[in-house]
Amino acid sequence: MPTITLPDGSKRSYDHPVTPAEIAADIGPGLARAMLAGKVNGKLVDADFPITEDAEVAIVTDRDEEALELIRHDAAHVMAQAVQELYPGTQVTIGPAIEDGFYYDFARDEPFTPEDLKKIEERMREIVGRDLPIKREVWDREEAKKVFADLGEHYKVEIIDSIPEDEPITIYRQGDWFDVCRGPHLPSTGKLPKAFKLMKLAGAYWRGDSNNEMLQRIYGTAWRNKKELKAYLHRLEEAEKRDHRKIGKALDLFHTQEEAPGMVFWHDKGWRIYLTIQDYVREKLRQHGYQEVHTPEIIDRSLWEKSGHWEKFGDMIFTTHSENRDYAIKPMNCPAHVQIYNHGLHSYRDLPLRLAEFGSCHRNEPSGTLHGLMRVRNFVQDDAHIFCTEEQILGEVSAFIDLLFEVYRDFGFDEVLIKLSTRPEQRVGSDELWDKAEKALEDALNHKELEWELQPGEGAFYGPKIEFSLKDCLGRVWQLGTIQLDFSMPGRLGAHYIAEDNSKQTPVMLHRAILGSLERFIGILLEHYAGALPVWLSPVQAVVMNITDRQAGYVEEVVEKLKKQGFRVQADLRNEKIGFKIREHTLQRVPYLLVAGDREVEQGTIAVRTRTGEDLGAMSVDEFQQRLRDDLAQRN
RNA sequence: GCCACCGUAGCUCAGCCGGUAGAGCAACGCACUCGUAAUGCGUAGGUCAGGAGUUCGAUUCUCCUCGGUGGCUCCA
Repeated sequence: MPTITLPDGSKRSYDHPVTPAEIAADIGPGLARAMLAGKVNGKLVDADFPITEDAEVAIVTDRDEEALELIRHDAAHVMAQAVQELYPGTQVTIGPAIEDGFYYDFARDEPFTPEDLKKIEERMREIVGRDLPIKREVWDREEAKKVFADLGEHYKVEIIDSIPEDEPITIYRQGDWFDVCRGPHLPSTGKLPKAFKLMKLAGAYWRGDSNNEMLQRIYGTAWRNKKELKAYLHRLEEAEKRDHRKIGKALDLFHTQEEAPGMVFWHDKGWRIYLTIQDYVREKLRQHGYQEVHTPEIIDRSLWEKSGHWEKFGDMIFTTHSENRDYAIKPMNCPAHVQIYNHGLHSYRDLPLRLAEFGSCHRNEPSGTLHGLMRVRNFVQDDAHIFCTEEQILGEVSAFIDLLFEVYRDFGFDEVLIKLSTRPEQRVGSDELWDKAEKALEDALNHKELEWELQPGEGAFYGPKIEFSLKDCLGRVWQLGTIQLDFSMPGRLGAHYIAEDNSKQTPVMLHRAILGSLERFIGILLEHYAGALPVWLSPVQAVVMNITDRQAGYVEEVVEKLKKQGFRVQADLRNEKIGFKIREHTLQRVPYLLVAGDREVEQGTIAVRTRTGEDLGAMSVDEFQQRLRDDLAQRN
């Protein structure tokens, strides 16, 4: 005899088991029609889910955010039905709701084409129009396997096998079509808003394992109404406009070409950004007790064999050969830094020893993974290795996190994703050491009241790590900073120090980077600011332009004066209309546009306009310099 | 690396069923000396990614290679 508590606090009692659909009907026919699903004690359920005990119940309609997940999952089912109707013999596998949409993976010999997507989408609308009731059924496990095996749905059989024994095998049926699914679902296909769109085709390995066969994945997006869909598509378009590859081309920052895949040709303006960032980090490191070093880019393979990289990452290492010796183009800096550490004998008093390098690394990344500046084959890490004692780990990690956030803040990033990866199955080092190390990382994060996600088992074989990531304009997550503990390499490469008790000890090594790769970081920066970098990072901070030839001399004087103060300023003396010049430099995202006409020459001023179109009026060059200095002091 | 798609002038793109290419912007020249997001006119510019095949004839069709894009896998 359930008593139902509704979200507004009101209660209804029933003398029989009741479903959310019945409750909705009791409240009003409008609500019953709008109903998409029910929510019982905070859990989404089907509209006809039987409620036998007292519960808090809510009726989910398309006004609720949670409806999105249902809609997307249903869209995936409707798509699968459409595909199987149109392309008999296609096997279905899995199709979940994801952020902004859904996908379904299919097994079919013939590839789908972009034209197929249009047909499938059309058929989906037709299936929605049929308004097929969606019904949940519980099947016997063996019977279910037999039914799907007879249909030739081998992947479904595998899925049923992977469902834990104590869980029922639930089938959702819509018309003739049915699928193994945990649910919940909408009451009928007609409830699926026609605000979906199939977006793209992709390959995906069965169960995400590259040893398995490749399936065909169709991605779609689905929303509660057409307005939301339109807004989403618009958002995508806007995001594409700030793609760092487009900006890099438009602002003449860098390019890549066939002859050097995955490597960057930096142009003057891009390189100025690069150097500005490097100078900034260099100064930060100096303030935080790091030594800056520089190591060879080509090192004999024997060192990489000793460090273990040759064996583990051999196919990713570029090599070269000279006078009967094999060399590796360095894929990372750590072994080289250990060589510097090993040069001379260290006392415990020398620790922690922090060695930093803007280390150029080459890695032969698989061709399919390259992506603009975000994933390249030659990149420079703002790398450093800290050699310390076990007792110093917490302090060093903690100081590093402070430094990292200081830097991110200066660049204008507040939203950082943090992940802590702990011991994997295969690892070196004692459990006590791992306990201590993992706790040090965890304590450091918690102490700063940071939100983080645990990734159990995802650590490197040589130690646990924390990763700091940012999102690009399309929501893709890219790792920037990291701090990793290493219990392996110092020992392998013979690093040690003399402890207080005169014994020989192996130091702990911390690998750490703040920006990760300068290339990737610049990519993220460009997208974050849509190319309009803060003044301190702008390759050109101001352009001074004349209106007619009469002011050319004056403009050059102003430019010289600003340049002498260290500002990055250019003159534009072309015989073009002022509107044309303004437009061009605005599109080039130059922060300040300075105009000198006869009036300004006479008064010894310049008219200042910002790239956002704001008119700051006429001011003296000194006043303008002060403004620039204020901008630089604030950084972002 | 795997799956799909793409590669045409410096850039952004057009080019239906095979008949050796076109626009806008940029560049260059001339005129204009102008007050805050595009002055006008003219000129020049392409081995249609590369290679092979089919064909009387290939930018177009087929195959291979390279590169790029979107995913998947990977990322010390």
